[in-house]
Amino acid sequence: MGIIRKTQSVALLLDEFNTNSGAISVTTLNKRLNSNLNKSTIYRVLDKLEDDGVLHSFLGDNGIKWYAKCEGCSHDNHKDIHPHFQCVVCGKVDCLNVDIVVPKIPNREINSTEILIKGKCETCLN
Amino acid sequence: MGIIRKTQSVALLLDEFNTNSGAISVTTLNKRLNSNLNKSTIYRVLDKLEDDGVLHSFLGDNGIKWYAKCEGCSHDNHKDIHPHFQCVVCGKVDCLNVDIVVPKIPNREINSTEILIKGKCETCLN
DNA sequence: ATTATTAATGCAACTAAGTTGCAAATATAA
DNA sequence: TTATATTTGCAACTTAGTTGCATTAATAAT
Ligand SMILES: [Zn+2]
Ligand SMILES: [Zn+2]
Ligand SMILES: [Zn+2]
Ligand SMILES: [Zn+2]
Repeated sequence: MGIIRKTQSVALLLDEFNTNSGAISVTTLNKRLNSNLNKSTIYRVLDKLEDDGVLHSFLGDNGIKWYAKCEGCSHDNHKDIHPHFQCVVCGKVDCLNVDIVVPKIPNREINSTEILIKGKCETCLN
Repeated sequence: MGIIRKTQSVALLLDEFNTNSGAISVTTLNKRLNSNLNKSTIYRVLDKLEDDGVLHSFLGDNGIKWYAKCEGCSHDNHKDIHPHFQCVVCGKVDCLNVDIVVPKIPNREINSTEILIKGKCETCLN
């Protein structure tokens, strides 16, 4: 079930995503907001925002959970699927607007594909 | 640093990979071997086997760590990179001998790519 | 505006994966 | 057989994430 009431917690979390480009890890959100929000609340609100199609989540390096804003998703049509790029230098993670073709696999049915590309981001290249 | 002594622990762990096809999660290894091996030992031996190019590791669903045998890798040349497939029904994970082309990304340097494909495996298709 | 209803929150306690320091055990070299 | 250095078990710890429940607060009803 998604968000029902427009609470302070929801506003605070959405603000993080509106004032930052790129994805934000749950650990970062916890560090930034722990004076205002309990970690249970953070996990629960993020989960609901994902359910509503406002955010999407994925796993970054070391299996840490990241969230980023969706574009054009809703509860019913939650198809913001794309690869993610994590900089090995600064740790920043971005959504990539790139199509990667996954070939059909014999005798298997593909439901989804999670792609994490690691390398150096624009600012860390030089 | 890799394996130096041929210990009981190494033999027990290697045996798991020799008698099973596909990848094995660390949680499964811990459950199977906890009467014979301490979990610290399991983590440490797996880490060394990976360093030696005997096994490779990757993250499956929910960020759980999996290991599988390498083919033709060594400590110096550890390039057993390929996508992995996890069955959403039975949870089994396999290495895929498939090439997926990742296009160049403008202003970014790509070091590596982790691809996890989820779907139904051969035995769970029907 | 006041009250009632129910979702959302904080808190504390918990689970599970993974790590670490150190003493004891064991594989290998001498 | 003894010496040495690696490996192991253990216990204690860290961190991400979850859960039950009483309290708080947003919304609906009056
Ligand atoms: Zn960077
Ligand atoms: Zn994204
Ligand atoms: Zn299956
Ligand atoms: Zn593999």
